[in-house]
Amino acid sequence: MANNLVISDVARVFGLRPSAIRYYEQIGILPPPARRNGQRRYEKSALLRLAVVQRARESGFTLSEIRELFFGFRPAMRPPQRWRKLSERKIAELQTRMKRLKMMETLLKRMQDCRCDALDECGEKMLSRRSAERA
Amino acid sequence: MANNLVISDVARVFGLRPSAIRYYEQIGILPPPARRNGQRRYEKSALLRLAVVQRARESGFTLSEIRELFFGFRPAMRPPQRWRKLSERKIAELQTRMKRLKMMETLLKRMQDCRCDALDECGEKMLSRRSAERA
DNA sequence: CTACGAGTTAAAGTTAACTTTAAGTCAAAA
DNA sequence: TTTTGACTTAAAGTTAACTTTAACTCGTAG
Repeated sequence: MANNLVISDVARVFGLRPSAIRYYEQIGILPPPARRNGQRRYEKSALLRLAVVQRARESGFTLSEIRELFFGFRPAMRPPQRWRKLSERKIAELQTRMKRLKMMETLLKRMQDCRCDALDECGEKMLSRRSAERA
Repeated sequence: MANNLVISDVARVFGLRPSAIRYYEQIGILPPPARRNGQRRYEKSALLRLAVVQRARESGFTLSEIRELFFGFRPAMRPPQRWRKLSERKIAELQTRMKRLKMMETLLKRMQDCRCDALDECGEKMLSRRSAERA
């Protein structure tokens, strides 16, 4: 089976550089893989983990948040309660972020329609309509 | 009128430190305000601009993207076409980001329900259901 | 008058997330 | 057998977005 991917393969699959993968290992986000002649050989589990890491990164998690996520999940405070707490918090954060993005989108769209010739004027309008937005 | 806010006031209003505001000025995101005895005095327009900056920051724009936004808007390539192009691009980016956040939210929720005791296993499930997600 | 608090500057320091570099190992091709 | 190309390491460098520091200037309270 394909338990023999070298670092450059993994890097290509995920659009990362090998150095990034070594870095993830170094900071404990990726477990140290087996070696052949001193070279890292990755198997499926590493790819799965990287996939999760990648998605979390894309949605704005920092690497230490991601590490928290992994560690919170693993050492098993009996049932993964710590994990549950953590992910609840992260979900709330995601929802906040989504709201912000939505607001910024509205803001940009509104500015496209406007004929102000200075952005500040535009800002004024937005701020005045802002309360309506929140409700 | 209140054309007399000093830097610490502005900082407090926006939850920033004075140094951050000076920094914004330095990199050209905030115009240099009038001075009294050498001290910066901010008026409404500065607050409006800062409000826009803040919101853009919150939704993940970098400071140089924000500067682009301001500059694209101002020097008026006749009708603000450059601005329009730019903000269209930014809106698309926002939409991508929103999708990613949504996916990560789904991922976290799914992991909460799961009884795997390693995150990697969980990842496996997610990856297999991933195609369904995209469609 | 002098001491205080809040402002000013330029320049150096900080953190995250990597990348780059320098120096070395190793297996396979020429 | 030498060269090549991909790997290895530790350590230094990079970029963004600020913060901190050091040295200085004000106006005002005592």
